[in-house]
Amino acid sequence: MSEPVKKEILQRAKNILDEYLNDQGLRKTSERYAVLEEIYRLPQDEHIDVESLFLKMRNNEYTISRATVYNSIDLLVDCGLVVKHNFKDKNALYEPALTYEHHDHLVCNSCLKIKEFLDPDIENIKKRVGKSLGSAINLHSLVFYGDCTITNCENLERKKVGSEA
Amino acid sequence: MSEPVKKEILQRAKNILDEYLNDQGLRKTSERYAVLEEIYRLPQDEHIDVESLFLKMRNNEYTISRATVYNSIDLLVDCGLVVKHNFKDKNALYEPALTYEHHDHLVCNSCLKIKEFLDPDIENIKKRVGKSLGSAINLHSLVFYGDCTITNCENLERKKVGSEA
DNA sequence: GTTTGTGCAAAATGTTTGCATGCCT
DNA sequence: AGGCATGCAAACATTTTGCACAAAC
Repeated sequence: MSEPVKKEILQRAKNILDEYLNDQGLRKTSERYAVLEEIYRLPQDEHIDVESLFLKMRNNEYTISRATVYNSIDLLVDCGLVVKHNFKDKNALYEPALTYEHHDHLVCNSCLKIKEFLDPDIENIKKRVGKSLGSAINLHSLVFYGDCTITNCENLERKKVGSEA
Repeated sequence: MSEPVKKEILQRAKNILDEYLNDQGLRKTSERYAVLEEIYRLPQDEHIDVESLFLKMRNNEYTISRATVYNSIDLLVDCGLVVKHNFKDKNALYEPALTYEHHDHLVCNSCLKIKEFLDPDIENIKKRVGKSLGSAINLHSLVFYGDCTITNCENLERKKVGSEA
């Protein structure tokens, strides 16, 4: 939340990207770092899609093309610095991977707003299922869909979302 | 697996669709029943995308348009007879909803083969998170990714898959 | 007979690709 | 200097939309 922490995390991300580009023999273009920075500048709980990211950078007087945004984001996902989400009926959404502990998502059926949560018990399920099915599970995706019972959603006319994944 | 069971399930699905169309004042078109039947004819563990479904029906001498397939499938998802999956980087995939109990998926990182599992503890997490975030959670999606520790995967060269959803 | 649902094709949306230019090494 | 990465626009794939006709009520 505080600036210093985010700066520190961004620096760490840049170092990892440096290393990755070196290892892979890829070029250190300013665009790749710019996309990384833009994503790591996102407020907590916020995710961004390619088009928004593209427009945001353009509005910030940064010249970049859509194709490069797509390419750079793919690269950042490949090296583990950015996480890609495929929520139901939405464009791919991205968020920084280093910033927080792994969290899962609750999507509101009505307004589609996304909240994040962390429940340790998922790890127990993981262990149990991994043992039972003979798999070394190293990654999971958990999404809940529900109707707000506290907050009043603005656009309640939105259709209920179906299951995903 | 046995024919009688599948027929019985299809009949049950048709009845539910009947009721739904009545309740909503929608028309009982042959296309809607045909799409339902086609999806319920899928072998266990198999999912189908819109284009394949469209071509399949066309090849079976059934005249239908893409638009109608899209419309009918959406309707079937809305009334809970069909489940829609948005697996990472793939088109939407559909499967019958009545056939089996709700199951979650374990995807092998290497061969991408999918195993199904059911762990009751997910319901506890759901309750806990719903209470804590103020949401009446009615749906979830849980996908694990892991490396087989028992079975030998054939295509081990496949890239590790990222997170989904 | 009305009106909704369908078929078709065109449009919209999201993403990828091809090629000429520019910039990293 | 050489070659990879970029910018741009066209191509592509998937889904949505608009309109005339058909079929359900």
